[in-house]
Amino acid sequence: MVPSIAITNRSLHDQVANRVRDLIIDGSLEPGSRIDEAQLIEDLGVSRTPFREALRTLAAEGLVIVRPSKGSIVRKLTPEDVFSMLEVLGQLERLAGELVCVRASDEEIESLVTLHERMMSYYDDRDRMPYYKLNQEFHSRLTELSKNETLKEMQSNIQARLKHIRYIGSQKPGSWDGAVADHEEMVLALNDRDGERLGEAMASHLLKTWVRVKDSI
Amino acid sequence: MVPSIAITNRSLHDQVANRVRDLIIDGSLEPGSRIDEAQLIEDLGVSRTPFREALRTLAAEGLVIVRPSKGSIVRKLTPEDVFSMLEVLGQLERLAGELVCVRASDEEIESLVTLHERMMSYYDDRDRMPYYKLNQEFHSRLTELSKNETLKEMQSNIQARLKHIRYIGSQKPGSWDGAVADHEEMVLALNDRDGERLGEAMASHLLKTWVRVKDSI
DNA sequence: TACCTCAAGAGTGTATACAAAATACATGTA
DNA sequence: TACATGTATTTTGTATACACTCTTGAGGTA
Repeated sequence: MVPSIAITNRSLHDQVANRVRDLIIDGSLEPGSRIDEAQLIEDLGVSRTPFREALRTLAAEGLVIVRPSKGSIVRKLTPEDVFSMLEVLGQLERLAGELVCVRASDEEIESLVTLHERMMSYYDDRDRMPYYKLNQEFHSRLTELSKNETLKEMQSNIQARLKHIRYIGSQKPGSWDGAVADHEEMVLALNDRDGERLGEAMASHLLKTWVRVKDSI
Repeated sequence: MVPSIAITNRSLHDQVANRVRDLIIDGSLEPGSRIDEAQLIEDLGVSRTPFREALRTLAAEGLVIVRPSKGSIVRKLTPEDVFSMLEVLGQLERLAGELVCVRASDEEIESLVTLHERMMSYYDDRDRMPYYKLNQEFHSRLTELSKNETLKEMQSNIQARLKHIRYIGSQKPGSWDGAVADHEEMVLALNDRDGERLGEAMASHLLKTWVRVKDSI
């Protein structure tokens, strides 16, 4: 009933998977590096069984590569990987944009606009980290409001795979202005419930993201 | 070097995951039913460790649901699940259609057309099962030729999730003619390398698939 | 009868032990 | 020195044992 109890009730497997996911995203585990099982189970204080189950989960999610009898490594994305992910993510969010204009309530659309405005105030302050976090949330929430569970799931998965490099990218100066302009366009389309325009804005935003992140790979 | 050796070299985990996947697709394991760990490890002749790792993989793929301390069940798709999957699959294959027209070689396009013609000959004979298999292969191969690995991966995943109900659906009479007409349109667009038209045909084909399969759920 | 309570059994989660494979390294040879 | 070979060490894969949690159902109570 109390959330914290629900969390501690989750299986060790899930907790381990989440912990390792975080280590990958923040770069504690470097892309391409071997995952030292002995070291990590020591750090996390669990035995090999739940740890290895967690690795299988992460492998299915595409964050880790398990090489039979040769250990696991953190997946290192090639530029081609990243491009293909952004291309697909763009297409998924295009659909999300179209659907959200049809399926979301006025209140839900309003909540997205509010989110956008909070982002903009961080932009005005040039406060990158909270902007980065709200940006992720905006895309997640918009996809959620498309009311398509599968779409949400696929979008989350790709976002998770890209999180590390976008996290890196968000720390150094880039063409931030362009991204903000894209978002302004999205909100205009959203207010008009113009699905086609919003979808187009989402897709082209993610294609431009490629230009912004490709140098940090 | 020899493929069969590579296969036997795969970890038990992978073999188990593949076996169970097949059992789910052909319906030996009924959707919604509990997965009897003891029974299955007996049948497959493995111990619990690799079996449970396989379950985690299948869970991440969305074929199985693991309920902590309460055992695993074969995921049973609701009509909403299926609709959302077809909506996303349609959008993914729309992209595949657009890309294949740009990125595939003449030979590759030709191979798709050949595949289509083989399908048609099974259609003429009203031979459902081989038609069904070639149909899956056509969509898989077309997506593969879009030369986007992520797109291929996501398409395969959704296709796997839907495989069981489409397998069921393929066994009973339906509006087969409509599906064939859709495919004829795809091949016309493909021959013209008209990406937009092909993409549109793919997407609308999968939306119509919803109408065809929704009663078998 | 309807509803608790609390064993007993079954099933699930985790740790550990052992087996098999890969890697690292030392030794010998050309 | 460069390379091959065999052995020690480390790491990975799998089986099993034990602990814990759920489910079931018998017995008791209102």
